Amino acid sequence: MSIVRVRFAPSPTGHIHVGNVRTALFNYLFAKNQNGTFILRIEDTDLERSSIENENIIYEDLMWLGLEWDEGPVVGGNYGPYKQTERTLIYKKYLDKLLEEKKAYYCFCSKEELDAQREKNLQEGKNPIYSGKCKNIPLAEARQRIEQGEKAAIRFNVTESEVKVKDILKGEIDFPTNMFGDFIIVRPDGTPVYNFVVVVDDALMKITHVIRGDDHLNNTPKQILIYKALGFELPEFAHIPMILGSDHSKLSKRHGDTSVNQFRQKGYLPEAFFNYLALLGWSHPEEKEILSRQELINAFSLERISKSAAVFDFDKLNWMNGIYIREKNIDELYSVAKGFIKCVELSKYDEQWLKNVVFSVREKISVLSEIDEHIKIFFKQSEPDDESIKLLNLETSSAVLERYAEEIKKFETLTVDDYKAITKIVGDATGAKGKALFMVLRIALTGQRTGPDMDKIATLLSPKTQIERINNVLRFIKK
RNA sequence: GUCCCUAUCGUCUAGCCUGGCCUAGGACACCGGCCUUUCACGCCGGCAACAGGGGUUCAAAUCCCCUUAGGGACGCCA
Repeated sequence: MSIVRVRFAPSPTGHIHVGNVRTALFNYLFAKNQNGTFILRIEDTDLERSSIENENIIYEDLMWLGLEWDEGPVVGGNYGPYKQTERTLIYKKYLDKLLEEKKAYYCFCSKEELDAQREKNLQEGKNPIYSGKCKNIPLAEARQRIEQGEKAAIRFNVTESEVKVKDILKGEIDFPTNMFGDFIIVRPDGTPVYNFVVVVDDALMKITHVIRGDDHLNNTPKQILIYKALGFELPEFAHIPMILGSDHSKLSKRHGDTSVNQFRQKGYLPEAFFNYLALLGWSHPEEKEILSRQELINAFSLERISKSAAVFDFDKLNWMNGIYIREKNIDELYSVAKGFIKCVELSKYDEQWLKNVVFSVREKISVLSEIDEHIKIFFKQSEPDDESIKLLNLETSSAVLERYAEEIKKFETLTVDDYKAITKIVGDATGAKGKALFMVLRIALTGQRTGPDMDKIATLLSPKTQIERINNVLRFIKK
């Protein structure tokens, strides 16, 4: 029994996309479920788009979600280095081997030439594949030309006509190789391309299962060819379906937030995001939905990953995030929420009071960033809208407000019981009930028709403040 | 255009491999009701799907074929 080793191999070209992070998540869950090793590798061979800043962003995003890697940059490991730009010598060794064995060859064709050829093929309805022009240039001659300053790419010499891919999710698939022809494995500037390095790295890092998005399915035959040419043992492949936007096209910016840090900034809880993502394309054997990290790890299996693409459902994510928010106790909630409070300066207020305020609106929000608009009523009375004004103009309204103000005057603070007793008295005295009583009080005290429970508002706001607000409203009504 | 993948409620999905228990189950959203003498939360209920056509079979959402639709790939990106 070989120990499971899987990897997540992002290229540091920007923020991690939800599709990619879900791939990372599945790799992580599989590794942990199997007691295996989860490896992070940075695929930075595209020098133009890769950067150190982006690497750090990747680390941060993964850490936020708790996808800690057992081997990789920062933490190290026995199969490093874990950044491809630091592995060039390794690649060179295998490249030379291929070249010597005529399994690859130098290609001197210019980009313009190839583009033209591709154009022509396409127009003639043929597959845009390489003609094989440089295939027979002897290696010695090619090396000489390069020595003299010529630039050459290296192409893989495809000799088989068909490649079989065995995939855990999709089964056995046959690919005709005339789809791609002799593909490039090294650019003229000497940097090896993805399809080559991924094979060398996965093989050398002893990756047992390659779990990745199914947009890579078409690359797999090329990679298998390289595995074989180099004499490496094949890993198992599992190509997981894509994540789509609401219009069923590949999820992109126009569908809303798509990068991990955007979700983080909006106030999604990592455990909720983790849970939601796990259920996007995978299902629990008992169809449970709210699952902790450990439950997810315990229940995970590649077999239960669905084969079809999934639409990212923001509504369901919101619902789930709301559940996680409501599960937090008052201290936990405050510690995750305080960073999202922008409407006031926290240091000016008593912390326990702030905690109570935040806790009082927890049913109202599905993401933490919504907290501001819900707690602002505790700091400032807002202007009533037309509908509210109608309610304030009810016959009983001013009597309700006057009586309520009168009753709370003698209190330093109100308890829930005080509040209940007082509203009972006010109701009895004025004949107002239901909306005429509670909605009117709510509007007078906050300016709004929705908000936290009335008893929360009444106990959290000092009677002095409440009276001030009521007087403001009373003056407004009498005008 | 060529190749590859996929196809159950609007969405995420269970069921499919190992046909009968499926008058197709759950969740989100939506709509009703209840609970709070208010808004939510919560609870209860409702709406809503096997893409189409052929087979195979006593029996098909489940197995086979075709069509259609969607997605992906066809890079000196990963």
